[in-house]
Amino acid sequence: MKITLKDGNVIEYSEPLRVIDIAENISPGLARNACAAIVNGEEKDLRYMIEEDATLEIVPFGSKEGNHAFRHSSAHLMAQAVQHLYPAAKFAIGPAIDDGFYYDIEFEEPISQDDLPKIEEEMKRIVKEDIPIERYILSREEALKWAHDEGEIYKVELITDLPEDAIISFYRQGDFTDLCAGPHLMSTGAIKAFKLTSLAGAYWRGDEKNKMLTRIYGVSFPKKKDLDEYLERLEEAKKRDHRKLGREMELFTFMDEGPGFAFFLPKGMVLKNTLMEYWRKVHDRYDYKEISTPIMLTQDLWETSGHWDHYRDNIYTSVIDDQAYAIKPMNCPGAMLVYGAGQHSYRELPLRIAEVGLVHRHEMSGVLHGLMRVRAFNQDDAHIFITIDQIKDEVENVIHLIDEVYKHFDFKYHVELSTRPEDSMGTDEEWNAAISGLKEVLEKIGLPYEINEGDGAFYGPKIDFHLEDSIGRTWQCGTIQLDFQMPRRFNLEYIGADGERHMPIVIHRVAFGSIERFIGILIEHYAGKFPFWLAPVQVKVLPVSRNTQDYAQEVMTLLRSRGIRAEIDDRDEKIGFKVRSAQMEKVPYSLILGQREAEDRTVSVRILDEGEAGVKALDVFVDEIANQA
RNA sequence: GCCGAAGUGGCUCAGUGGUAGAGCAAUUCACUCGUAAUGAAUAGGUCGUGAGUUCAAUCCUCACCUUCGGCUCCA
Repeated sequence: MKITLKDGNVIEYSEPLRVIDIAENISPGLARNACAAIVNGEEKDLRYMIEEDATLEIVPFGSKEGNHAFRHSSAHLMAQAVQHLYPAAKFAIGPAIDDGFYYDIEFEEPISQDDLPKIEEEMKRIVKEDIPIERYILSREEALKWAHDEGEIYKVELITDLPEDAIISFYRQGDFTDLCAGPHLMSTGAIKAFKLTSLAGAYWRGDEKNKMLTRIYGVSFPKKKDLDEYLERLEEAKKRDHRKLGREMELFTFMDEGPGFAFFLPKGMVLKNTLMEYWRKVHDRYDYKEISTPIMLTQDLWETSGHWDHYRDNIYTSVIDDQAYAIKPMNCPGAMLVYGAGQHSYRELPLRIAEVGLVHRHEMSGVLHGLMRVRAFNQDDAHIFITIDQIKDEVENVIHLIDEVYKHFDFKYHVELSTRPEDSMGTDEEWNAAISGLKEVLEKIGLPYEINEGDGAFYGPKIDFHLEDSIGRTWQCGTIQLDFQMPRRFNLEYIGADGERHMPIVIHRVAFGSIERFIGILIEHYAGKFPFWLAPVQVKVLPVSRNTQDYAQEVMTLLRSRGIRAEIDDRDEKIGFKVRSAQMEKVPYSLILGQREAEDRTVSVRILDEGEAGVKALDVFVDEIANQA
C-alpha cells in the first residue's frame, strides 16, 4: 500500500500498519510528538490500522487536531483520578475545549476547590505509571450493558442517543474505561504538565431543566514550559481586566443600588465622548443621519414589532396613565416609526439613520460581568432603508465602515454568518434570499467567513464581526442584519421611479456593538494604555519644584488652549514621585519642568513605557502633539 | 435563574466568640527636590443587610443583597 504524506512524499509498505508504526518508521521523534492523525481527511487514532492506500498527516501537539486528542486524553486522565478518589462519581461528558478540557461529573457529596490538588496528585501518579490506552468496540447491547453495570446513567443516555449506524468505541486505561469516539494518545505518560483550573456547575446537556453536575476545568500540555507560559498569559489577562483597570483609572464603577448598570466617572466619560466623537466623524463621512428616539414606548409598539413575542423575558415594563409601556431593549421600532412618519422617495435611498440608543435588557443576574455584560448599554445602531437592488452595495458599504473602524484600533477580526434561529418570523424563501444575498457579498469582497447555524436575529440573518484583541481573545462586536420583517410590520414604503409604492428593506447594523462593552474591550486590548487621541489625560505637567510652578501652569494653559487634555501635578513632592504616579496613571506624555526648561522655554518629555525622550522647545512640542490629537 | 466561592476603612489584604489591624491612598506639617515611592503626625470602619444562637457575634446558624468563577443567554 502507498501512504501519501502531507509533504507529498509517498512511502510504500507491504503490509497493513498502525499509524504509530508508520510514524515510528518515518522518525522516532515524530512518533514521540504525535498526538493523532488525519487519514484520508478524517481524524483518527494513532492506533488506527491503515490497510490500503491513504493520505496521512500525523499531527503533533500544537495542531488543532493534536491538541484535541491531547486534551481529550487529559480529560480521561482526570476522570480516572476522580474515579479512584470518588468511586461513586458518575461521569457525563468530558470533551477537549480550545484552551484545555473539562469533565462533567455527578458527585455524591459536593466537592470544592480545595479538593482539586488531591485529584491533581492522583493524576500525576497515573501519568507516572504510563498506562497504555486501548481502544475497543462494542455492540449497542454490550455497550448498554456495560453502562448499566457500571451505574453510568449518563452514558446510558449517550449510548441510547447515538445514531443507528454509529460505531460505539471505548477507551480503556488500566482500571478506567470510558465511552468515547476518540482519538486518544497512546498512553497516559505523555501528559506531563497539567493543572485543574476551576470548578463550576453545569447542567446536564446544557439544559437548565436538567440536573446540575459539577464541571472540573483543566489545562494540559506536553511540557511544563508550555503550562507556565499559559499560566502567565492568564496572569496577563488578569492584569488587563477592565474591571480592575476601570477602578484603578477611575473610569467607571458599579453600585449595589443598580446591579448591572454602569456608572461612568469623569475620566470614563472623556473616553466615551472621545470615542463617540470619532464615531460621529466616520459616520458623517459615510453619509449617516443621526436621530434619538425615546427610551420608553407603548407596549403595543413592541407587539407590532414582534419583540413582545420574541424578546419579552428581557424587557422591563412600566405603566403610565393605565397604559402599558416597555423600556426599549432595541432601537429598531423607534427608527421604524421615524421612517414611517414621513414620505420617502427612491431617490433618498439608501437612507442611513443612525442612533446611539440607550437600551435596557433584563439579563439574568448570574451573567453580569463588568462592562462586558450589563443591563443597560448604548448601541451604536443604524437602520438603513434600501431598495431590494441596493442590498449588496450597501452591505458592502457597511462592511467597509466596520473594517475601517476596527483597523483604527489595531484589531484583527473574522466574520461569521448566522442563519435562521428556531424562534423567528418570516418565510423560508425570504430567509434563504437574505442569507444568499449576504453570502454573495462576502464572497464578492473575498472576506472569509464561517457559518453559525441558527444564530441569526429573530427577524433576519446576520453577519457578525468577531474582533481579536492584543492577547488573542475574540469578542463579538459588529453585526449587520438584513430584515424584511420590520418594514412589513410597520407598513413602510417609498415611492419608486414608477410612481408606485414599494416596501423598503432594512439593514440593522452596529460597529462597536455596545459602547460599554467596546470600552471594556479597549481597556483590556490596550491594558489601560490608551493611544494618545483616546487617553483621558494626555499630558501630565510636572514642575520639579515650587520655583517652576508658574512656568508649568503656563505650559498647561497653552496645552489646554490647543485642545489637549493636560493636568498639572503641583503637589510638594519629589519629581521621582510625580513621575512614578504619572506613569502609574498611564498618561502618555509627562513633561518634566525644572529651572533649565523654564529659562529656555523648553519641555523635557517622558513617554509612557519608553522613558525620557529628550528636551524640546515648548512650541515645537505643542505643535507636534496637537497634530496627533 | 442555577451550581460553587467570597464580602473587614477609598484600594489591596491580615485577624479574633469578649465591639478590629497593616500597607498604599487621603489630610496636615516640614523639606523645594531633575525622570518609578522624602519624613513625621492625623483622621477614617455600627467588619454587605436582616434575623437567630449566646452572658457576649465581625467570627457560629439561616435568609436576603452584591461580587467573583462557570452553566445558560447575549451587544
